[in-house]
Amino acid sequence: MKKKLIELLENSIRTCSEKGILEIGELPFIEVEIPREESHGDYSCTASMVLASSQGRNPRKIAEQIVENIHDSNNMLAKIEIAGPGFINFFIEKSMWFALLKEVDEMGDRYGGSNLGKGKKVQVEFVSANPTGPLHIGHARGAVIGDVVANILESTGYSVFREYYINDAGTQMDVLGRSVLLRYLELLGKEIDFSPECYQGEYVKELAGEIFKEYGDEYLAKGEKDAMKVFTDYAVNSILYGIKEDLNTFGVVFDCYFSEKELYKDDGVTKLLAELQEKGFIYEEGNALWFKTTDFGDEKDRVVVRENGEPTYFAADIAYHRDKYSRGFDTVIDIWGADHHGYIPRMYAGIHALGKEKEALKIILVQLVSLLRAGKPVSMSTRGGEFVTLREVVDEVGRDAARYNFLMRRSDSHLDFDLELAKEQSNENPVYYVQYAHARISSIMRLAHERDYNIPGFGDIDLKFLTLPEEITLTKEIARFPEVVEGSARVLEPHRLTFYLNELASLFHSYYNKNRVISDDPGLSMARLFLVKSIRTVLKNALRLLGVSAPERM
RNA sequence: GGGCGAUUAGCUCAGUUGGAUAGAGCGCUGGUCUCCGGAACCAGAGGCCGCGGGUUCAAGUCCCGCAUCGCCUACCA
Repeated sequence: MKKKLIELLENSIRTCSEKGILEIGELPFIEVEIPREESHGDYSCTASMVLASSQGRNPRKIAEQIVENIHDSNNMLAKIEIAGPGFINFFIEKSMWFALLKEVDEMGDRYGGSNLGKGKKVQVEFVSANPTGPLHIGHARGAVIGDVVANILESTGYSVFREYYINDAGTQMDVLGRSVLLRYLELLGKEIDFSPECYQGEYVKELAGEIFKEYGDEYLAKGEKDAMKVFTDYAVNSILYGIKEDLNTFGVVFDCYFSEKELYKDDGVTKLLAELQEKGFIYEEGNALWFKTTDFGDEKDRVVVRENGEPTYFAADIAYHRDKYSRGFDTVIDIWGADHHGYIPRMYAGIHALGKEKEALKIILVQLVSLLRAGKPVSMSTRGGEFVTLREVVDEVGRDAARYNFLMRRSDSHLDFDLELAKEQSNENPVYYVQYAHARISSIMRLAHERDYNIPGFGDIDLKFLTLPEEITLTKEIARFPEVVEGSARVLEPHRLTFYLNELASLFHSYYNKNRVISDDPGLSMARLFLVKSIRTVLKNALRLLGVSAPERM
């Protein structure tokens, strides 16, 4: 609807320009929005005021000219008003709104999707937690946001690839292996010095126990070097297996787990460094190699090869991103914890050096989560190893409530996650509010069936029965859904969907309370059944994007 | 010290990229139920959009300064 309107406006302005009424070169971007106030119409346009300054003329006059030259061949407009300083307010013909329901009926499960990103390949890299311990609650938020961003992009026509980057190289791996080895020795009665640098969690002891079960005390005698390799590999594999399993139960599935080791295997990092050196981005100082990230707006230059000859994590990361682009992705989306925000300019410097535009990389920052229980903070210190794992949270509050709660805020704002609230099956828990609307409609459908109604399609109903203002409001809200999906795809903000869902559910509950869907009047009942069915389609499609179930019964 | 971000109702937060009289949920006050699922609905109270300047037809939104809070500031990953 919005698109059609913009088209009309563009044509009108073009006509004005041809007639010499307006002097414009390029067609300006025309903004059409839904006004807050209903009396201001269904849509409102501000173009005349934007044009006024460049034309040096009264915006109301310009608005008049634009309105005069609108050629509404489909009679979609009931009324056009010029208001205030120069707003052009459009009132859409009621029948046009209801006609949109045809699209819902035809598209069904696909309603809400579009081809915005057709032909574009996007990679979303998320979670990417180090395989040094199980996923905790902090990772869960990033996991859901990444997953849903990917879903949204997919439904708007992008070809999407989900990837998890495994940091399985570097010193932390040694620390992990050593931690497990020490616990193993401890298990066998040795005195150990378990330094605070080591991973403290209970799972380290469990890993040591598993190894003991399998190999007995065989590594007591063997050299540390042999033991370290076996212990490290065992630990990483085992932890990674657990991570994948946890993500799976959370509904998060990746196309690829990319190992950092791969980058070193075929000399990716070395080649990259040579390339950067050739392009003149590298200099030597204090026996280390530095990348001139300040050329790209970073606050200081960064080391890529240390004094001891080892490349840094940053060097590997640039190589990793080069690898991503070489795989043909037009856009790469990284989802990071907000504590990494200082890393952003560096990464952009990296991709600039690779010859990529800024648009080729998008970074979503996810703020940390404060875990609460009935309003009281739950301790989450990683140092002591007593964090709350993703699995524990999902087990306790369920997948739907957990996912939905992580999507209720902008990703870059703090989130309080209250275990008791998330579990509660009450009006304090928005996920049930939305799911309830879906279950309620399903229940109406069941009753309709009992009363021998066929569930109507668009062709089976007479639109004249839909006369109530709230029926138009509901239809408009349904019609807005594809715009909401597109909008959240454009700015990568999944939380817009939960807000939308809340509004739609609220409108439905209100309608339901005031009006009967199934009545003695067959024509009216059919029309309303169809409207309500359309709402259910949208609820279901939106919930599917969020990875939350849409239950028929609750 | 420098950098990044935040500051909107009692609380937790939205605010469609600069639009008309700033919204939602919770909480609070008062109501609705013979009826398709009360996990629901309706009404009301509640605001100096942190403070001060600026930009323009128009600022919660953009720019500058200040205050408070958080994060970053490794030849760790």
